[in-house]
Amino acid sequence: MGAENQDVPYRNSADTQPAPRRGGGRPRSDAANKAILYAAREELVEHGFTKFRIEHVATRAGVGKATLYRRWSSKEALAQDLLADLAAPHIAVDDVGDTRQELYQCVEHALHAIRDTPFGAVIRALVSQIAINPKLGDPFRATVVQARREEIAKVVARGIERGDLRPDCAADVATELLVGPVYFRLIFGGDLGDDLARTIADTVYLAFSAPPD
Amino acid sequence: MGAENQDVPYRNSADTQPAPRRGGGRPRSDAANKAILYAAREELVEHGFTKFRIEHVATRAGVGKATLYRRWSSKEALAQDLLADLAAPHIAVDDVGDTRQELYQCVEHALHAIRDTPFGAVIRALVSQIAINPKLGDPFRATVVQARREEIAKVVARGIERGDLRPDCAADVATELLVGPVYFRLIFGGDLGDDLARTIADTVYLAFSAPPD
Amino acid sequence: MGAENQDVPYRNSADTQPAPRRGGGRPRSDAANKAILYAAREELVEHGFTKFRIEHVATRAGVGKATLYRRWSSKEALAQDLLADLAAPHIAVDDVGDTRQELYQCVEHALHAIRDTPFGAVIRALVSQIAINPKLGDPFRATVVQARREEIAKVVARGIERGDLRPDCAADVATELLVGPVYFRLIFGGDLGDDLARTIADTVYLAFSAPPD
Amino acid sequence: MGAENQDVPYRNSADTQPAPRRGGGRPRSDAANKAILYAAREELVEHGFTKFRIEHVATRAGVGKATLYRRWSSKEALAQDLLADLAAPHIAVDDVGDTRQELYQCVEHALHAIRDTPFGAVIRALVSQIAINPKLGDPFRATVVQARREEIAKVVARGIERGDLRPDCAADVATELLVGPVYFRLIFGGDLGDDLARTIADTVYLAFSAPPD
DNA sequence: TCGTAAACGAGACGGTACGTCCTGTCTTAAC
DNA sequence: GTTAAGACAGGACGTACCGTCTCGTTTACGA
Repeated sequence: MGAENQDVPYRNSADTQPAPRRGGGRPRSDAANKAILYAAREELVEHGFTKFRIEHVATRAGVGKATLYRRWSSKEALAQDLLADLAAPHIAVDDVGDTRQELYQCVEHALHAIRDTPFGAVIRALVSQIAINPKLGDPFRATVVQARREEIAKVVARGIERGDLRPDCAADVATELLVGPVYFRLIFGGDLGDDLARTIADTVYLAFSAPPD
Repeated sequence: MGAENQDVPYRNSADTQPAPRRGGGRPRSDAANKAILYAAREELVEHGFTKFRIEHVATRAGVGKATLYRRWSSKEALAQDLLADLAAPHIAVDDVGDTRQELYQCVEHALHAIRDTPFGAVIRALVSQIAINPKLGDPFRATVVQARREEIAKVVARGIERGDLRPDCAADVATELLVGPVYFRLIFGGDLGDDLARTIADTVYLAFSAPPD
Repeated sequence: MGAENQDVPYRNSADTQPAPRRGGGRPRSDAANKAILYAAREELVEHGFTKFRIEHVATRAGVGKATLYRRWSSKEALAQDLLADLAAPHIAVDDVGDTRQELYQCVEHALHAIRDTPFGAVIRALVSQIAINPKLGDPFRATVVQARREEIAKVVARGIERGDLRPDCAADVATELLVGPVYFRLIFGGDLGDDLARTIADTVYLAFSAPPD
Repeated sequence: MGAENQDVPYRNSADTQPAPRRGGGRPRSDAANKAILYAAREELVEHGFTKFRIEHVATRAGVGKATLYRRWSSKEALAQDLLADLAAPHIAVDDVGDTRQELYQCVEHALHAIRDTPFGAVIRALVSQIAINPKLGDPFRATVVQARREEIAKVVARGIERGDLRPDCAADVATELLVGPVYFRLIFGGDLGDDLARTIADTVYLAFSAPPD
């Protein structure tokens, strides 16, 4: 996964969990790791979490089941790692000097991750687990969701500083107004075109923009 | 369950599907129906859809598996009925003559259903299936989601008529801005208090309200 | 198996163990029972007890594993039933009025069962389990071995009565002298032809025959 | 282990098989050899061949699996070495000048090995393999069984020479009559006291003794 | 005194089988 | 003809061993 473990501290995988315990023994295979994660992604996207079969993942990865269970103790743990890997690259929003544009980027990044990368299919398969199962939900909230909230908080802070947004503008509500609609359409249907991002960003900007005087 | 089948046309259950075919033989037990739905809800909420076991539902309902399969052909069909039953009562928004208040009710109804009724736990367990599995998602979108969109469209139309909202206000985006944040918090965490409804409704009203002149 | 359960009281199978508990439910399939026992015999003979695979038996019998485990809780239990079924027909020795001939029959019956019926291959595969594992050994001793000892005791008694054998002739030792050599050759190699039976019977008769006066 | 390899030509172990190939490299550890054989014996006796686990032997011996596989290519090979080591010391019968006593020793040696040494438990665990599996059976027959047959043949020859036994007395049948009963009791149950040896030897002597004239 | 070469303990590897559980169907007797 | 009960074939679960393969380390011999 990503190079910075400090960004994704809740990993379950071999690279952090049991600590790469030194001492005798053949080291765990990086190739197996990658093959499993790749196979898991494909299976998850094709069948959804409910029909996500560990045995099929192992077979597809050309790996024994024990090799998989040595690294991840459950479907959930495996799915969580998958999610963290796929979500990480889509959080950051650049300071471009234009508040309306930055708000647009907040929506657009979420939209892009969901529409154009495997993250979309994976999150669709896992929203229920995130909502219900703390083993998956807690780490996801603590990392991905939290990162996005903070990123949007920065955008809002910059907007207030620039005088574009009202000083009492709440970053949390801004997050939900900007990203909530995207996830709503992901789950309940609706077009995920770029114009959604434009419309949402403009509307939120309008609602939060500082009064003319 | 709902009294009007025309409102919920996608039912899978015995009372619509094979038609209560008349003729000899013991009539199907209503008690079994209810016991199954109740047991299904409990099991679904306790274990999530992934670990939702038909066998456990049957045992908990004190019913043979065949009795269950005679009524619903799959987990999905059963879950869908459950969902439709629970969602139906929380859609309608009254005309109270006050646009801001009606927008508030749009959010509040979603919030109330999710926070204060079994619908919340059930939808949490089923979002992934709705997002992924057309067998569940299509009917849900065609009934519950569509009903809510239409209800909000009426609110928006009344608001425009009253001169409270801008004439170009899009009902779909309004739906997502009003309800999206609620589902966002349901899934990704966040307080589901009444003030959320207030804040969201006010913000949306602000964004969509007609310019002073 | 045999019609008389009183002859083989240690059965593990469905027909005795859990009692054909009356009440609801589909009755257990006789066909499955037979298919499993047949398949088990073939597998045991082909591979020996060490490589006797429950999964292969089930597949060969065209039966789910659960169906097999419902009837027999372990390899041992299944093997034991197999053994009892195969051993039962080869115990009895007829009263033919000729002591030498009856002794011959004692050896010949053991020899025939081992050489000409599936019992031979099965017992070869299971001697170790009989010797070591009380779960298999105790019932086998209590039924098959005991029956043979008693049958030979009758032959000896008749021989003494006729005045052919010495009155102090011990039936137990007779059993071991008559049957031990057969099993010795079964395990450690040696010809299992009819002349072995003749030689052993004559020798034992000679050793145990009453002195001329 | 046995000092004379010509007595036990079928060894599988390191000391004969790959020839202690000369050249560089660390020599194989004698300690490991002994630890493995000891652990193997314990495991075999405790669990029987069917549940004899190479992995447990290695762990119990404090040895890596590769170290074990470097010396023995299979469970069978290991078991065979075990057997040969334990059987070797109990074959020879001394010429004591008394035929009846020598016959007694034939039985007694088998009885003693089985009753008073680890050989008993090990052979019990391995009879089935000897009977079924040529990898174990052939070497065992060619060495231990053959040695015992030859030893008894010598006793019989001496008995005939002394005029104690009939000249047509067959050594093979004598072997089976003397030793068969012991193994019969080992497997199928029965007292293994000294009186068994006495009774068997006396009976065989009686059957085979030369007529008074 | 140093390579060099093989053995060492440890433990991961791809597999196979275990015994359990669940799926969706089928088969009873009872009502 | 429906009911509860429960057996059916099939197949995935997570665990345990198989026999093989790397690791990093240790030990003896020949240069």
